[in-house]
Amino acid sequence: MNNAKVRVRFAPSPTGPLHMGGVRTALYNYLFAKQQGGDFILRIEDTDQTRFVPGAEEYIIDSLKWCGISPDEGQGVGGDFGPYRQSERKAMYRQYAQQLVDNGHAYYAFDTAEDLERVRQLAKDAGSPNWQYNHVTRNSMKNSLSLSQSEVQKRIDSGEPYVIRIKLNRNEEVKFEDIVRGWVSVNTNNMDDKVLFKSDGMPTYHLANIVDDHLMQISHVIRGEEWLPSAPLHILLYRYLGWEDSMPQFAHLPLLLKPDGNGKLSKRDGDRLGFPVFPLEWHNKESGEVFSGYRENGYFPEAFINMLAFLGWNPGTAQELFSLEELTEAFSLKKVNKAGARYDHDKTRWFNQQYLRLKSDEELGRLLSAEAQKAGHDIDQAKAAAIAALMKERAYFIKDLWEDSEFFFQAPTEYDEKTLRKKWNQDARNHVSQLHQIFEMLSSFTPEDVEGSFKAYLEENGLGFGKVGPGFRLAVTGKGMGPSMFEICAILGKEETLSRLKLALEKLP
RNA sequence: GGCCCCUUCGUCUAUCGGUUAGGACGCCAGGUUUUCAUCCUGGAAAGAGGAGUUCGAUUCUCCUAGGGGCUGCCA
Repeated sequence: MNNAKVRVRFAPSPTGPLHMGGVRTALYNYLFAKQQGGDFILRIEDTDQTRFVPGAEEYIIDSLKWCGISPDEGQGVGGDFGPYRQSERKAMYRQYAQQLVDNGHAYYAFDTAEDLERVRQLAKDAGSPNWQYNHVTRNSMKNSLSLSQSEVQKRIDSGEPYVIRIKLNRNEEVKFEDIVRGWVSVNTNNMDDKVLFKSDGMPTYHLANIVDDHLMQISHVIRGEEWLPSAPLHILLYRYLGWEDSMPQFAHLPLLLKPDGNGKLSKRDGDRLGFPVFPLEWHNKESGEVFSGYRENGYFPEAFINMLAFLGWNPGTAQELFSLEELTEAFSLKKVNKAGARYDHDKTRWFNQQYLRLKSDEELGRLLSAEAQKAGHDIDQAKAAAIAALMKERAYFIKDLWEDSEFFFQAPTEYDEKTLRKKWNQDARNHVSQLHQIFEMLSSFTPEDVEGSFKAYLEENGLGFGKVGPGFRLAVTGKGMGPSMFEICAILGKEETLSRLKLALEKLP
């Protein structure tokens, strides 16, 4: 597999929404593929029919699309190696399991789920929590190694359900070189005879992923660390199937950890700690539960992707802001860290703030006016862009931009209580009243005009900014803080500014 | 319990044997700002512990501890 084209796959199971750890795996696959001029393939691993969740596959496709890491080939896209849903490839797997049986690398096993449950429990009661179906125990189980050939045939002919298990040699060292971890070695004595083919006629993940990766000519398997323990099993399968020469290279990624406490990030952590763990909002139809999504929480996909890229990888330079194209160029599996990365929500917010600032005033204006429209306000684009320009420094999200600038769209209906209490008094009333008169005489209402006349007023009366400013702001915006009042007044216009000063004099004590 | 993987500031991380151990987020202080935010400057903050190799270890090896993953006819 040295000179072959790079082909990588992201192979989620449609058992629910794809969480951010899965998205990161997809991202690293995508980045690697694009950088190497290869293909990024989406394969749906739905071999467990009991865990199928309606809508999950669509969710996966939509999520990748939102992130901008759409597959070149695979489910929802098509390609020459389909079908890309394992349930639709069902007929292909049987022959490979059979091949393994014929070669003596696998065997039939007739033990029922209850049988297995019983021996496991027995072992546990005897103080060994780790019963394995392996070279020492398999002779006492019901399988084609312990039973006579005629007995086996009889059971099969009578339609008795069976599984096919891999037959591991005892005391064999299985080694492979992982791109991120280096050499990893496991002895078969510590592995068990995993089921390859289930009694329902479907392969398990272990068989299916090897067969499909081989058939789809996958060059690199980039997946989460939770797969590391079964990688040796997969190596053996390639070997026993005769595919070792074209075996893909492996890269096991560090896990995403909970921000607090221990363990890997799970779907419950989000609501518990107040951040989304899913890219898109997900509605659980059975329970009615809703899991929040980054998209719905106002995150830009660029920020989300950038944040994810840095959880487990970094370019080794001081640059932190990377577009998808830049990530593609800079990414390297060799620079992926080995240790799990704890998710940091503050950093995610920071990334979003950075991306918000990177956007042009025009674009922010468009996004802002879309928010305003939802609230029933129409506004022209030039004005929206001007407002965005003035307000963007203090926003992390578009919704901040909207909430902070709502006063541009309508006169205050209420006034900041604290400022009212501390800064509004008879003097303030007089100043606002005076400002009304002064502004009324202005023929031009640019920020400079407003500032000039305001400062002239201060000077004539020997006043400091702090004496007049807060009351002025309160009267016009209803708030105790914000950007330059002169800019605000200019955007509002003379008429609106005067009307608000007047309104305040009427409404405030 | 067994097996495998991992271990630098609170968090994400840089360092490919010799550095005042660097950056970012967050935090704190000061400055700019009428205010808030931004911005600028500064600060606190780390090599889990113990052996060994070496002239010299954060870096290499081993042990211990801690963390994580796996241990299903789930993926």
